[in-house]
This record gives sequence, C-alpha cells and structure tokens, in this order.
Amino acid sequence: MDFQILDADYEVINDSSPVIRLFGRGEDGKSVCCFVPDFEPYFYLKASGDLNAVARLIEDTFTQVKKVDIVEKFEPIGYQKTKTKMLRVTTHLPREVPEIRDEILKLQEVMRAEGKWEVYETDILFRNRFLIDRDLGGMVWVSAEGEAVDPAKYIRTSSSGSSRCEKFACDASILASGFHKVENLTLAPLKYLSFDIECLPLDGGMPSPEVSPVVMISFSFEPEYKGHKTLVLLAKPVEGLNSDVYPCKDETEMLNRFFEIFCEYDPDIVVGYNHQDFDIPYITDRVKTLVSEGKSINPVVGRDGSKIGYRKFGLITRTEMKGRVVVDALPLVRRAFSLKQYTLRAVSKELLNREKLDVPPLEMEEYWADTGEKFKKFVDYSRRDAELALELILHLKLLDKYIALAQVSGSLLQEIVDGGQTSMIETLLLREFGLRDRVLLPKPDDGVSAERYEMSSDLKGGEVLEPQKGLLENVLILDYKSLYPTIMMAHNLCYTTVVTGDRPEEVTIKPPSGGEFVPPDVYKGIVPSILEDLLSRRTQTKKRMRKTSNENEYRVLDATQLALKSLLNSFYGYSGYARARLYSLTLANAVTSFGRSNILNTREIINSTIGKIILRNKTALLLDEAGELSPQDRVVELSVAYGDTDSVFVHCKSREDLSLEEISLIGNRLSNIVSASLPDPMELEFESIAKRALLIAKKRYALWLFEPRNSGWEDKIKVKGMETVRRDWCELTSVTLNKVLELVLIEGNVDQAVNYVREVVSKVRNLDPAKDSDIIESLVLTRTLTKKTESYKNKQPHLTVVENLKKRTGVVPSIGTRIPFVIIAGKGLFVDRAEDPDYVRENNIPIDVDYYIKKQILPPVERILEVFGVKISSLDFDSKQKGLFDFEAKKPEVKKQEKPSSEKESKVKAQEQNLCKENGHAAQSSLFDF
DNA sequence: TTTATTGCCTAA
DNA sequence: TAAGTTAGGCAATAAA
Repeated sequence: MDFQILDADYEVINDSSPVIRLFGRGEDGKSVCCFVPDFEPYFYLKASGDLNAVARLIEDTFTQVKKVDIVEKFEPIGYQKTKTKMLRVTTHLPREVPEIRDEILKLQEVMRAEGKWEVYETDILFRNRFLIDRDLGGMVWVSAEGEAVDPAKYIRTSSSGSSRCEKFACDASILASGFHKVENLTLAPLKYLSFDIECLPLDGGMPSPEVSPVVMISFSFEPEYKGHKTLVLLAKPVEGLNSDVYPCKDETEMLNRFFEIFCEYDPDIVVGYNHQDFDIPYITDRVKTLVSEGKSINPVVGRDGSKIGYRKFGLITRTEMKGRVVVDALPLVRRAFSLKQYTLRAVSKELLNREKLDVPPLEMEEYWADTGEKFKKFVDYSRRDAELALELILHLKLLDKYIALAQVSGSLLQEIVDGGQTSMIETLLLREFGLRDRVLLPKPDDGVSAERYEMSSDLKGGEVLEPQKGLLENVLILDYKSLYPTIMMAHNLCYTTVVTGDRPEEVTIKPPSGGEFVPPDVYKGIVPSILEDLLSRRTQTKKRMRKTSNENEYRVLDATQLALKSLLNSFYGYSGYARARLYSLTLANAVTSFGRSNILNTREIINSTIGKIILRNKTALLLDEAGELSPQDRVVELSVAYGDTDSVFVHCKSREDLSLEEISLIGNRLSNIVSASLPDPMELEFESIAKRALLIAKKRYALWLFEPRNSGWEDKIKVKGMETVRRDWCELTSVTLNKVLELVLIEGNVDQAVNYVREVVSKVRNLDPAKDSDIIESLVLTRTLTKKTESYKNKQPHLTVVENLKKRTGVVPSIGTRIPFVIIAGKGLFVDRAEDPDYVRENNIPIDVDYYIKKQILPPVERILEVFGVKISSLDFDSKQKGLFDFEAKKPEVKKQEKPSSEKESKVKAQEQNLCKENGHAAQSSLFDF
C-alpha cells in the first residue's frame, strides 16, 4: 500500500516496547495508519577509561538500558584524523533516553575516569530518529507491505479506561513487515477542513470560555462533505433554514456534532485563521467548563482518538491533532506577504479580492437573538470566515512551499509549518552526520545559548559599499549567485573541517577572518556536501521543469526547487545562531569575511584592473585587447557606484549614448572575467540593466530596470528601502513618492514631479473630512507591536492607540499585531496625538494636516528632488500656500529621453502596477538567487 | 540646542 | 518544545 506520510509518532505496547505509527493518506484516498515495530531508542556516550567496564556498569546500574555497544564515531566539531570509541546506549523506551542521560554522566565519578564525558543525540524525538535512520520524512511517499490489523492491539488504553481505538479514525491500519520510499511527484488526495467559531463577546470585549458560550461553528470543506461545501452549526433550534445550516438543541449538542462531523470527515489538513491561538484553545477550555458542569462531550480530533488540546510555551500556543496537520493561515500569510495589516478582512481584500462580512461585536448578541435578516447575516458572516481561511490556503497555494520543504528536508510538515528553519537544518545534519559516522550535539541549554549570544557580537556581516549618490545613467547590475552557500562549497567551510585539534599535513585554507579549514581532499566537509547535493538536485529539478508539460507536476517541481534554494540559504544563518546544536563563529565569520573580500576585490577588478571597455564590432574588449583605437570605437569608463554584500552596481560612462545591447555586452564580459577568477561554484552573474539609477543612501535606491524578455526588453521600476516599500509610512507617501520616482526616472521630468507634489500637498491642506474619506484612508500609518507594552522605554504612537483601545473596549492586541493609527490635530508630542482610525472616523476628529505635509509627504520627496537641485524650504511654507517651494532648477540634468529602440514591447503604463506588485510581496532572503 | 538612545523596518 | 544572520537609514524621544 502506498501512502504519503502526514504525521508520525509512537505508542508503547504492554509497557515494554515502542511501536512507530506513520499516519498518511493513500493514493486511493484512504487514510492510513501504519504500525512499525522493532525500532529502538538510543543515544551516544563519550566516556573515558575502560569502555567495556563502563558498558557493564551502565547495564548493571540502569534497568532502563537494554544494551550498550562500543562504536567508533567522530566528535561533532573540528577536523579529526581518527574516530573516537564511544558507547551506543539502547534503552527499552524512548522516554528513558532523557531520563538516564544526566544520571549516566555521574558514573564518571564512580569510575574515577579522566577527561570529560559527553552525551550525544539525547534529545532527538523518537519519531524523528526513526524517520532519519530509515531515510523517510514528512510528505514522502512510502510503499508498505504488511497485514491489516486491529488498531486496538497497538493502542494503549487511556487512563480513564476507555479505549481510544473506538474512535480510531483511519480507514486502514496495517502492521508493516517491510516498507520503502517511493518516488512520486503527485500529491495524495488530501482533505482540507477549515472551521471558525463564534462566541458572544462580553460587553463588546473578548469573550471568556468560562462564561461565554460558543454559539456557532462554521465549516468549509475541500473536497465536499456529503454534498456540502460549507456547514454552519447553531447552538439553538431554529426553523426554516438552508440545508447547510444545522441547528442543535444547545451548545453541548452542537459541540458534540462538531467533533462527530470532524472525525467523520477525517481531514488531513485542519485550517483556520488564527485558530491556533483562538478557536482551538477556546473550544478546549469551553469543553472543560461544560464537562465540569456535568455535560457529556467527547472532544475527539486525533486520528488515534486523542482529544482536542493545546499547550502554551511562553507567548506561543501549540496544538496537536494526531495524524493530521494543523495549519493556521495567519502566520503563513504573514510570512508570505508583506502587508500593512493581517486582519482577515484586510488579507481577504488584498489577496483574494473578497470582502469579509461583518457583524459589529457590540451588536452580536442582538444578531444572535434575532429571528430574521440579522440572524441570517450572522450565519453568513460566520460561514464566510471559514471559507476565507480555506481559500487563503488553497487559492494562494500557501502549503506548496511547506510540503516541498518537508519532502526535501525530511522534517514533518507540522514542524515546518509551525517552526522556522532550525528543525529542517537539523534533520539534514543528523542524517548526514549519521552517514559519515559523526555524532551530533544536543541543543544547548539556556546558559550556553546566552553565552553564545554575547559572543555573537563578534560576528561581522556583509560589506555595504558607500553609494555614489545621485542620478546615474546606464548602470549594470551584477550579483553573486547564492553567495554564502557557494563560498562554503568553494572553500570547504564546515564544522567538520575547521582545525581545532588535529592538524593535517596539507596546506590549510585560511579565511580573511582567521581560523583554518582543511581542504576537501583531506576531509570533505559535511555541510559543503549537503549543499552540493541540494544544489545539484535543484539543477535537476529545474531541468525537469523545462521538460514537463503536466501542470501539476510543474507546480510540484517549482515548489521543490524553491524549497531547495531556501534550504541552501539557511545554513550560514544557522552557523551563527546561538541556539543551534552546532554553533561556530569561526565558520560564520569565515563565510562573511570571504564575502566581504570578494565584493571589495570585484570592485577593484572593475575599477582598476579593467577600468575601461572598448566597444567594437559588437564585442566588448579590454584595453589591451583593443590595441590602437579608431574613431568608431566606443570607450566606456567603468566605475562601481554601489554594492551590498553580493551585488555590484557598475556605472558605464561614455561620450555616446549606449544601447541596451551594448551595455549587455559589457555586463556579460564583466561577469565572465570576474567569474573566471573565482573558485567553483562561485559565479558573478549579469543580472539586469538600469537605464537610470537613483541612489539615495546605503540600502535606499530606485532603478529603472530593463530585463531581456522573449526577444525584447521589459522595463520596470524597482524601489529598495525607500518609503514606498516601508510599511511604517502612510499610503499617500508611497503613492506620491512612486509617482515622483516615475516622473523623474522614466519621463525625466522634474517640473512635473514638483507640480504633482504641490497638488498633493494642497489637497491634504484643504482636506474636507466629510468628503475626502478616501484621502484620510491613505493617511493611516501602521506599526507593529513588538513587545509587551510595559517593556517599552520610550513613548510610541502605536502604544498610545493600544492604551486607548484598552480603555474603550478592554481588548488588548497581541504581540506581533500591526496597529493602525492616524495623527490628529492638537498640541504636544506627536505620540500623544496618535489615534485609532475607526475612532477618528466615527467621531469626526480633525487630522493634523501639518504633520502629514511636513513629516510624511515632504521629507521623503525632498530626499529625491534635492538630487535635482529642487529645494523645499518647509519653514516658509504654511497654510497661505505661498512660497511652498524655493524652486531653483539648477540644471535640467535629465532630458526627456527617447525610449531605447529595442524597447518597443515595454509598457510604461504598467509602471504603477509593477510598483504595487513589487511592494505586495514579502522580501525573501534573496542573497543568493540562482 | 545638540547628542544619544530607542524602535521599526528594510536589504542582503 | 520559540526564534536563521548582520548592516543600515531614519524619526522620535529622552538625556545632556
């Protein structure tokens, strides 16, 4: 039987031996639980003295220990000439590994042994240990042979005495006699269920599960459930409703129906919007309250019959549903898109172009009590929320990336959806370390992490070149493909190659930052090997993408290559991460120091070694190659105008106008020359051409870019770091600035830009709150609440709003929420005049027009226009609307330019759209774009 | 008034 | 059982 692994865990049978359970969905559509016996928990101990004696002592001392073997392993960090003898300790039960790991170290005193004993791989979850050792992983397809079994045999009866197998939800259970991984590019027919609960608020504030009942629960299904796309359960009997509304006698009956339908549908993916932090804990606590009042509810959600529940770790809530994957759309949308707000309403509008229906919290009780239209509205509102959550996941294909990451890294989907890059990297490292006979360290404790965190101040990052500020024409953009991973591969940089003890005979690799690494022929580093594997798989995947005509396959392959890229880029960060199992400042510093010297070298080569390029007969020649110059030759002077970490902007100066083709010749030539000087697989790539580039400051610039697209050129404006792409500025600022950039960069028309700004300013100054509600909308600022309100040292505008909100409704936004606000008219500090936009609208509070003009519109615009000699003396400028601008157009430096000939296909009209699109997507860590 | 610090968000 | 990294600009408040 073939199935895709969704989840894995283990169960202990007869208190004596663990059985692994793999949960999955078969290609036939059946949900499967596959039991795998005979996998044993173990860990490693590096001891000193007579190892046989230690082994016997351990076996005698600990009843938990099943056996102790002597093995030869490399230690985790540093180049070693030989392996070390260690003990591999096998226990009967998985939980016994952490139980005895500290005790076992105490035997060192009993043995009076020298040196320091260490334990390794003592904190690997048993299910992960299994997946790693058997070369399986999340969302991987397996083919299992074996007999159908009664799950009851493999399920421990719960403490209450009732057997969970009564509620065992899988269509098929098998006892595996053998299994193997199979290659399959399709996705099992997964079942998605999304749900959303409604409870009546307390005085318009947050409801509490101790007192506020759940009155409605909505489902959305994909595929349908018994012909229903959606279903709404009601906690009261109501007559005459549609068939997809299900009235219940009371809340208890509704909750029971909820769990019954849930298990009957048997979803693989359980979706919601913020359900991880709200709906699931709420239902859990509400059920507890009702049961304590004597109601009978059986809240089963797990495939093994386990009940709904949640755990809090600090600020983070985690829920688990055995055999399924809980996917909260909110954090996924947050990670995938850079938006000003992440309320379901804002997100649906922005990303799905769908409106959320709304019921005002204060009137919910009234809507619920109503029997007519209002009640229907309430039902539809609830239903819509469940629909939207599911649509976000499905329409935006938010899970594709995570599924691919699970397959490529080997971690379970739930871990990847919940967590960061750590679990994926560690899974990859554990597997490869195992294959290379090397043990891995446990996670550091808080003390060690804190120490490391202090040390991390010695980690230097990338080099940012001082930009040649102002407007430049004809700028080539080159960048290093996947800079950091290629540096690690090129120089064999790894935890396992750094010289810490043993010295090789051979010459070592010495990074600019110090330290020494052995060359690959002495010992090929494990991380470079992993990176090479990921890189070659990525190349393969891209090749297959070009071949396939199957749309689904293409989609899977694309997600796979993106996942591979993302993993490639994660290793450097991990090496400097204080809580990593492997932490090496020497390694991390080696990587960045090679990067810095690299970009500085590149600048030197281009500025000095090359200096000038001669264009002759459609070729780009170096000065020596060109020999004697003829009048037809074009001399292009090169200078690096800017660069950040892995990119170089090269200004091409020439007496004549240069065509895009000519600039491309130069770009390709530069890329070839520099790449040839680099060790494999490092490569400097010719990325694009900026016809005009406006460099304002480090990490702040705008480019009018031309990129080759099916035999023509496509142009667009790319803005980095400026206020148009920053979410802590209002929309009016970004719209105005975008327009100014467009006029200046494309049209070369400074006058028009100035006029445009004047119009905007006058519009704001003469704002009529009654009429211009849309303008007020565009004055809303947002800022993230990044910590507990009491931890702030200074006043902050969004804090003011949070305080106000708390006073008015009692609702406190949680950490991570983006708080919208506007600045209202009045005296005193700006922070004190921040106010909730809704409140301002409802109460017709006047806006601080002056603030918006002087602090939001003018400064960013000024930074751009001053490049062209436009001065805006903001002091002169007041409501009289005179002398707004001290406008001295020094030089109409930018002449309205003929469009380059080959650029017929380009659509300047699309500029604004391009800008919007650019802004809509989250900045990916694209250091190393292949 | 000037300067230092805090906070946010972005580039890579 | 929380969390990949540093470099950098800019605005506001707080301190000098």
